[in-house]
Amino acid sequence: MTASSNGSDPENLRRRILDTARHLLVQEGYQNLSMRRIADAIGYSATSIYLYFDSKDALLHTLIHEGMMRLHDRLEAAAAQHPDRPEARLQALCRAFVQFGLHNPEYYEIMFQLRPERMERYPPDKYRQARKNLDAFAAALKAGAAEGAFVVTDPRVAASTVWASLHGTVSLLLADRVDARIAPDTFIDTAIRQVMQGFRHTPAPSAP
Amino acid sequence: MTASSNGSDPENLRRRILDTARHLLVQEGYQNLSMRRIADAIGYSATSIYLYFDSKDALLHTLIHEGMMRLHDRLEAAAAQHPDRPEARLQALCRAFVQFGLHNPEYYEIMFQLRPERMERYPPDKYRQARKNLDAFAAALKAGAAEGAFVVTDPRVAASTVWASLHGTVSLLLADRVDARIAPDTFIDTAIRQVMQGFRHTPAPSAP
Amino acid sequence: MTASSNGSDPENLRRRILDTARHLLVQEGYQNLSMRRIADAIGYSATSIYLYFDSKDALLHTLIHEGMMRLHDRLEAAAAQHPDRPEARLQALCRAFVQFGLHNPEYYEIMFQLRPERMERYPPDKYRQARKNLDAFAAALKAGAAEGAFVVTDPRVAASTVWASLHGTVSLLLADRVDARIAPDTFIDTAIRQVMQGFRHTPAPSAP
Amino acid sequence: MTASSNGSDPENLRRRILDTARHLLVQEGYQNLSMRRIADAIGYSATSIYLYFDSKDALLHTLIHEGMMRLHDRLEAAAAQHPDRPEARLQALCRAFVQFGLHNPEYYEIMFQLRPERMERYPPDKYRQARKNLDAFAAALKAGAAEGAFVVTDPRVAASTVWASLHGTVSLLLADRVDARIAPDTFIDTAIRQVMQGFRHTPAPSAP
DNA sequence: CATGAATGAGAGTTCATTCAT
DNA sequence: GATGAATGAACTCTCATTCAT
Repeated sequence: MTASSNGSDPENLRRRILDTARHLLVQEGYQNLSMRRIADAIGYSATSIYLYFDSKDALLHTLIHEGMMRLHDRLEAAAAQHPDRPEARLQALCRAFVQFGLHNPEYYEIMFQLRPERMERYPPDKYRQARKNLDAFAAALKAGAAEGAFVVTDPRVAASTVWASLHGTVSLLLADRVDARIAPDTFIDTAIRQVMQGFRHTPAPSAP
Repeated sequence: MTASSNGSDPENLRRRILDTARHLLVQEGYQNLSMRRIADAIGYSATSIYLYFDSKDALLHTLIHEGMMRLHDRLEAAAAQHPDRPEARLQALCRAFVQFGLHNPEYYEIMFQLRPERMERYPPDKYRQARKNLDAFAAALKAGAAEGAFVVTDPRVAASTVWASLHGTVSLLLADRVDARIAPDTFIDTAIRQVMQGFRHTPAPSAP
Repeated sequence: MTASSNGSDPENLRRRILDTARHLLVQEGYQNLSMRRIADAIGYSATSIYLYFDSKDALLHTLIHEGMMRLHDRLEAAAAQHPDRPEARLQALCRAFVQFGLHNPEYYEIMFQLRPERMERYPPDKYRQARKNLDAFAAALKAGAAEGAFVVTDPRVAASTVWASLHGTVSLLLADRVDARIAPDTFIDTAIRQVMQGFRHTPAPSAP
Repeated sequence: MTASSNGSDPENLRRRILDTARHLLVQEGYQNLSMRRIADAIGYSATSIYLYFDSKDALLHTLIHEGMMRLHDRLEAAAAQHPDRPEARLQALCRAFVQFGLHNPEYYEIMFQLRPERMERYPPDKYRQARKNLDAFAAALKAGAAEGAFVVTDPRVAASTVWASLHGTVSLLLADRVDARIAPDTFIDTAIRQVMQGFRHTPAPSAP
């Protein structure tokens, strides 16, 4: 008889709590995510959750951290596809970011849409690490500028505005706020094309 | 002595409820906005609010509607500044949108950051009207394309992606998620420049 | 039909909450006094208590304050019986204090046996007023010393030690810690006689 | 290498549980003393405590018993200092009692300030033994009366009232309820002097 | 027009304790 | 001898809402 035969080997429940929290997050929304609901969903008492997490905050912070790591992986993988072509690399990063958001709405929600008050309690060291996700964008922009493909004054600022555009794109899609007559793929493609175009050279605006 | 001299004419209280709700929204955040708190803030009983609004949802929907109208006004005013120059008009629209978000964080929060579940209950007719705010962007893009300043396939789609970028920009700023080392104005200017550039002509990418 | 016909006129419930809290306090002990239990005892929902008291602390502080006032009354009445005879006055005060404690064990418990942590939150102004209860003892001692009946160095200190003795007496009786073979009245009389004797003149201890 | 060298010989953990409970008692207060906290403080699981104590009550009762024994030792030692001089002996006993209380607030709290409900469950045989601590006082009073130094009707009663006074003194000091302007030593000295004086001869109060 | 009274549901969290291993 | 897993009951407190007046 193995430990897993009763479905309750140690790390398993912790994992189930996290997963259930994620699912509830996307199903019921952050506002309706409560310890009791999580407990009910996994068929355990609310008390049990506290065996694995010190508090609701700790649980959420764990989810945020997981999401950050996962996003980090996705971005690294995307960047690795085009080590020598900054432009293609930036595009891959954008696409990877959007895909991550759409495929992991739960993670996305707590990572980027948590109200500032909750975020304040997020451990600073983890927060700093999260910021690193922007570096991939900045690096691609800098490299692109170096080889003359992009016009970029400050890569850090440019990376932030790129992020802003992508974030807006994902947010609206997740919130179902995009005109229903527009196909999501069209929306995404257009958004990314617009972002890419945003740093390209342009001929002087045609004088009248 | 008029009815309004003692501050209790009919419409007055309704107005105060709405205004107080807005202020609480920005001060305490959406999560902490409760009927009781609104009532306490205006010095009336919680019950009184129900004389003017059927439910908390109804109150929020009214606020959303007001915000949509206000945004509509701002965008119209911005568009009117440059009736003949689509490019300048688009830029003015972008700037107006961002300014609206930053100057009216309460409205912005409930208008664009409310969870979908709440939004589902938003009356469809009002919702449709809200969509119209996008039309100003679409019109400017279409006009710009007509005179050859922009490359735009579908103005409606392009308007949506513009909106997405602006929404991301405002969201990150309001949530205090932008790198503290970047000045807000720099961030905004860069974001808008990037959006504008996103639809300009470009020389064909140099083929290898 | 009068307001009280359904047993729920306004101030009535507040009064019942306080009284019920007092009774539970002596029946179940401070540790087991909960908002729910109070609510259950009066047949109302727990929420209702919060209509009359901001918090559990506020409720307890109200009880403490009431107790202090009541004790104050008792002491004043006792002192008034012997305005001109300090010795008799002191004795009356002692007796009044002990009687108050034994007749109002609930008040006594929260007034004098509340752990310091809870007491810290007691409003300072009310606390200061509570201290005044000691003044009656100090005054009697001072007056007695003035006419040569007592030997008292510092009336404030002496009042405190008198209070200590009485407090110990009441505490042990309430906690049922006095040897069951000793009649309570005997115990009380002896205790008070001992206190009174504590400040009288004494001939030099008889040399061998 | 002995069994105790790794800090885990049988009786050791039991001892550590008791000691830790005592320390937590004085640091955090009785209300905040929980099995979990004790376990955490010693680095063992909460379950382990139940290997040595049947329940929280049993643990507390053990502590109470220990305290009683310890107090007994202190009082015996004090009494032994003045075997032939009852008056000095009584004073030494008083001082020893107060010192014990102030130096062992943890013990004192559970020994004398535990609510009656908890006390009811205290095993009767241990309780009876606890009573013996009063005997030392009674003996000194009796001896003093025998040699004419004290006026004592019933030594058992007198011992109880002495105890009451001392208990009040210690209680107020521990609860920080003594006027901050009075130095603790002054308070203690005055209290003890008052107690001693309480049994001395007095000239008949001058009749008018 | 406005309120006071009242509530059920639910929030996060802590507790002493049990049981199988 | 010691533990990890688990729980039911309890805690204070907040919420949107209803109803009679």
